[in-house]
Amino acid sequence: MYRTHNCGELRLKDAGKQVVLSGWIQRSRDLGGMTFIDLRDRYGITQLVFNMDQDASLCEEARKLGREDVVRIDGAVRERSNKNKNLPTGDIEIEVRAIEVLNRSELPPFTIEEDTDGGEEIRMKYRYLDLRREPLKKNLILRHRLAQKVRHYLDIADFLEIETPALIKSSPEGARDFVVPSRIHKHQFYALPQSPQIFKQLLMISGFDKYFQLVKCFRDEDLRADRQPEFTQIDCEMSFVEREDVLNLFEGLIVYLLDAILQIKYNGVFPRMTYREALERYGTDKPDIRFGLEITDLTAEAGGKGFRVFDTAEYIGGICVPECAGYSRKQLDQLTEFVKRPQIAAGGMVYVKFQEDGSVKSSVDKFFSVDELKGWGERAGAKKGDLLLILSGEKSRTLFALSELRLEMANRLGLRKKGKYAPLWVVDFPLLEWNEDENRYQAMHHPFTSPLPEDVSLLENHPEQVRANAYDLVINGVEIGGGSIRIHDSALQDRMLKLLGFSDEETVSQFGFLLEALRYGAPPHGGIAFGLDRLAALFGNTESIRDYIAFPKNNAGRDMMADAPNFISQKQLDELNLRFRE
RNA sequence: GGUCACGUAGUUCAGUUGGUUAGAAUGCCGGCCUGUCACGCCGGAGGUCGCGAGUUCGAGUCUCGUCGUGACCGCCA
Repeated sequence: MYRTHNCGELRLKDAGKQVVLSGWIQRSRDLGGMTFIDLRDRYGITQLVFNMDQDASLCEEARKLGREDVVRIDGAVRERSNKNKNLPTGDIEIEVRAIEVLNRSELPPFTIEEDTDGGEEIRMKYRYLDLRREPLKKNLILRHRLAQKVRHYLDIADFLEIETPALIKSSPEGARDFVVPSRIHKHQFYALPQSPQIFKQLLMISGFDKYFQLVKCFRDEDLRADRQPEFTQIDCEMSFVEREDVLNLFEGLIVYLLDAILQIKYNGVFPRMTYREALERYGTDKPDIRFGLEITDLTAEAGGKGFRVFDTAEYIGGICVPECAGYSRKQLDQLTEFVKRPQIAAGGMVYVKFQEDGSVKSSVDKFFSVDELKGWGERAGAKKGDLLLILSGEKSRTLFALSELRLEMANRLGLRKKGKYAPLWVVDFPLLEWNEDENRYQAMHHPFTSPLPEDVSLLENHPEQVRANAYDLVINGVEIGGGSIRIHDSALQDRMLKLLGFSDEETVSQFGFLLEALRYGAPPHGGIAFGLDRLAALFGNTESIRDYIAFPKNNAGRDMMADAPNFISQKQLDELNLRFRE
C-alpha cells in the first residue's frame, strides 16, 4: 500500500495513528542530530521527523534524500512540540519508522516553491514541473470547480450535454480553419471546428431543446495573452426562446458561479447596453464599467471656433478625470505620448484643468474663451480640481483612442479593482460589417445570426443599418461570451447568404445541409458561448489564460514542451498524398 | 505582416562613460549543528555575457543582422 492518508489531511486528532504517506520531498532541514523533511503531494505538506538517537541509520538515509525524490514512508502521527501555525498540518508531524525511495529525481531546473523563479521559456519547457507549484495547481483546481458548477447549473436547468464532431467541413466564414488531410479521400481535408455552431443548431432542429457542451474550439489566428489556438467554450443553444430568455438564464449562471466559486453576491440584473451606446459612452464594445470616466461628445461645443485641429475633426470627445487638475507638465506629456503611440495613433491631446481656485488652464486657452472652456467642463460634469482630456479626429479612431486613454487613467488611479466584478450585456450589434480587403459585407457575429425583426426590411437597401439580435457578455472589460438568436427560416437564411456574396452554388455546397434542415420544421432558437479559459482567468484575477490551461501554446502557437508543430515523415506525407512546394 | 521590451552562473537579477580577474541572491556540493519549518554557521564548485558580423588599441556595454521569449497592432464570424 502506498498511502493511508494524503499529505494535507492529518491533524492533532490523528495523533497516535500509524500511517503510510507517499509524496515528493519538498525540502529538508538537517540539524545534525535530527532531520526534518517536508513531504508534499497535491493536498498539502506534512512534516517528517528523524532522530539520530532513535534510529541513526534511518536518519542517515533521510539526510541523503534530495528535492523532488518520490518516497513512501511508514510512521506514527504525533503532536509537535513546536507547532507551525502557517501550515494546516502544522500541529503534527510523522515520526518515521521506514522509508522507501520510490523514485529518485534529478535536480529540477527551477525550485518547486513559489512562483518567483523560472522565466517563461524554462517553465513552459518543464510545464509538468511548473504544474507542481501552488499557483498553477490552484488555477487548474479553480478551472475544474468552474466547469463542475457550470455542468451542475445547466443540468438542473434541463440542458443536455451532447458531443459534436471535431473533424468537420471547412467553412469559408470567420477565422482561419485548422485543417486535417484525409488519407482515405485523396486531396480532401477535414477542418477542426471554430465552434460547434451549425451542429448545435441542428440539435435544436432535432428537438433537443436545450443543449450544452464544454468543448474545444480551434482558430488558426495569431495569439495574445487571452487567445490560444485551441480553447474551451461553454457552448449552449436553446429552442423557443427570445433574447431576454437567453440573457436571463445565463445571467443566472454567472451570478451562480460568482457565489459558488468566489462567495460574491451579485444583486439586481446585469445592465443592458446597446452597441452604439457602449461606443459613445466608453469608446469600445467591451467597456470596463467598474468605474466611470465616461466619454463626453464635445464636437458641437468645441468645433467651428477657429481652432484648426478641432475644426477639421469629424469628432471631438473628452473624459473628465476627477481630482487630477494638479497633473504636472511631465504627467500630461506622458499621457500625450501614450495616445500618440502607433497602436493608438491619436494626433495629440488637449487638456483643460479646472483649478481649485475656480480658474481654468488649458493647452488651448489661446483659442477658446474661459466661458467656452467652462462650458465643456459643465457638459463633461467637471468639478473644481478635475482634469478634462480631449482627443479629436476621425470618429471611430478617436473613440478607440479615448477608450484606451480611459483605461490608462483608470490603471493610474487604481480604479480597476481586483475582486470587483461588473458585468453587462452589450446588445444590438450591427449585423454586418464592411470588409475592405474582400470588398463585401461580412457577418459581424456569424452568418446564422438573426437580424432584429424590425430591421429585416433594411437588409437589401441599407445593410449597414441592420442590427443583429446578438449579445455579448462583458465583465471588467473582457469579452466573456457572446451569442445570438439564430435565423430559423430558410428563406431569410438564403437572403442573408446572398447578402454576404455567396452564389447559389456556393450556398448549396457550403451550407446546403443547414438550409435543407431549416425546411423540416426548425424551431425558433438561439444560444450563447462563453470562453471557459477567460472565465477562469477572470475569476482568478489574472490576465493570461495560459495560466489556466495545463499545457498551453506560446505566442507563436508552439508547444514548447513537446515541440509541436513539427515535421512528419515522408511515409506519412505519402499516405496523405501531400507534397511540399519549393 | 508590423511595433516595443527582454536575453549575463542551474534559477532570478546587478554590471557605471567602452577599460585590468564579470558580481549578488538563491539553488547545488562538502563540513558543523537535537525542535527546524525561507533553519543557522563555515567552505567550495559553477559563466560560449543567446548567436554572427562590425566599430575600436580594447565590447557584457556601441552598431547591424539573426535566433529565442513576452506584450501589443493588424488578424481573431
